[in-house]
Amino acid sequence: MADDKKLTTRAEDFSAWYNEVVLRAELADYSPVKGSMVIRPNGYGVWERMQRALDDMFKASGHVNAYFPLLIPQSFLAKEAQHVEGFAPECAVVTHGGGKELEEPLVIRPTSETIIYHMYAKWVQSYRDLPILINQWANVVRWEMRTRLFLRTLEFLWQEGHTAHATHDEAESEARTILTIYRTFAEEWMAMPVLTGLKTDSERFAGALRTYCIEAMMQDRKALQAGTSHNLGQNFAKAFDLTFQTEAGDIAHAWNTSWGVSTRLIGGLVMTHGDDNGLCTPPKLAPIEVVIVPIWKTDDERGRLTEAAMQLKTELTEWTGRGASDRLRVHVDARVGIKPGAKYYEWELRGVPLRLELGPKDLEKESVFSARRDTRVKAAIPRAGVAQSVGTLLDTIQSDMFAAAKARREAATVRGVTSYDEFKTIMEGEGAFVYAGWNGDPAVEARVKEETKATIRLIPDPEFRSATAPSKCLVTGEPAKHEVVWAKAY
RNA sequence: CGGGGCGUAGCGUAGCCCGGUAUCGCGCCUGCUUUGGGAGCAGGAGGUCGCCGGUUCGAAUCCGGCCGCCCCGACCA
Repeated sequence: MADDKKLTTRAEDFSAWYNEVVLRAELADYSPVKGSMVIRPNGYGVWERMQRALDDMFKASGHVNAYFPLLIPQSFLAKEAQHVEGFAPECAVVTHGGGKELEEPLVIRPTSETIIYHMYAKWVQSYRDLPILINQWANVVRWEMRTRLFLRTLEFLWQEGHTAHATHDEAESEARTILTIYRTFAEEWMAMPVLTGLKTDSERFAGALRTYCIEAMMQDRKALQAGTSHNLGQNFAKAFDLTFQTEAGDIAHAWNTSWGVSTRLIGGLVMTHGDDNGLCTPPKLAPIEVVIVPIWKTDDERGRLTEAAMQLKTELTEWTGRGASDRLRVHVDARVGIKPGAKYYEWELRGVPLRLELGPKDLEKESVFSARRDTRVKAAIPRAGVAQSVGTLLDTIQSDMFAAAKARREAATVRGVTSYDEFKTIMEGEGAFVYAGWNGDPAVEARVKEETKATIRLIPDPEFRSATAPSKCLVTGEPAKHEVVWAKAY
């Protein structure tokens, strides 16, 4: 009989491993409605930390929060041609309310551009009313054919920012500013390295002028689009009569941006850092950063060690070395009847970044025994000054996790590929991020996707580009217009 | 929507071919002994075998229909 305590390994079946980690770490569970899921406290705790970090960054860059309604008149979607084409097929539509058929069906928002720009049109008369810099935290519904926990569900949670500006350049600058925030969040909080850049036309948001994105590499070498920021140009302003009077007295259409990240990031977190023992959460996003496991043999010891563990917790949580409002998040696992080893496995599965073991020997030696989740390295820490040591160790774990993830990505990145055959061999094998030249023709993208399932993830920003730009298109050999990054994607 | 797989206790399963009232493991409850990497023993609770219909003395098992879920693909954050 198979040992059902063991997870399927990543090497055996990455997809099965992912599902098992999400379910067994109790991040989420399947709901009765196909394609939608329940986000359980362990998963929601991570989301709450993500929200807090992002929200702080949005506020610090001048944005404010608001809330727009879930239901949108169906006709609104149709006002921007490309937008409706992109989203209509995946909209859930409400046709009845209060026992009667509605005069006009209501769409459950797949995204909120339409209703928001409709409202902005009411609120803006003068250039003095601009810019509008609003974000909302909300749920949206997209009726996807095929769903996957966190990565693609019928309903998901996200933030969507929607801004209005007087000029193109200001909107462009906003879109880029947000992309930088997303990158900072991914790298500094999620410990997830990302590429930044521009989407090609075929991957552009329905109704946008330009779509910027952050792309991360998962451990199966597939790309995950982790966030997007769109310069919408004047497309929506024109569709919704979002106009204003300029300083010179003319009437002009506003320039908009929209941008979002979703609970998909939690899936990205799992696939970036998880290992064959389960989840591995970067300290900054971990609802519990430190779990203390007291160890005892006798009843007398149980009393003493549990007491010592509680004292240790108090000392850790009272430490203000990271600032008075950023205390260590510590849990004591004093459950009786469960052996320490069983507790270790459980907390490792759940991804708690640091475990502190406290037994009679540690009390004697005036130390605690630590075990890192990421590297599984164990070491004794002197009891004196333990909070400072733990704080420092957590910082180290955070940065080591980022470095490890970045090293994995770099090891699976190939530059200078000039032969399409070589490219196919790579994509048929383990896969990779392949930097190569592209002639700018969407037909080439379509052909490569058809033949290899790989797509252009982005036209990378300058800092990610190769030292020597590729001169020829990977596929046609024609002069390259851009260096692009190819990969299979989620 | 195409391809594949699966529905039996909270979870994972055996039994199905060849019909006779359901197996085992994990988990759960109680007690005792345990506790530095997934504890042991003893006792116990828990089941409309996905649903509907048919065949039969008798259906988890055979037949027909339906439903649901997961995985792979097309589509997408």
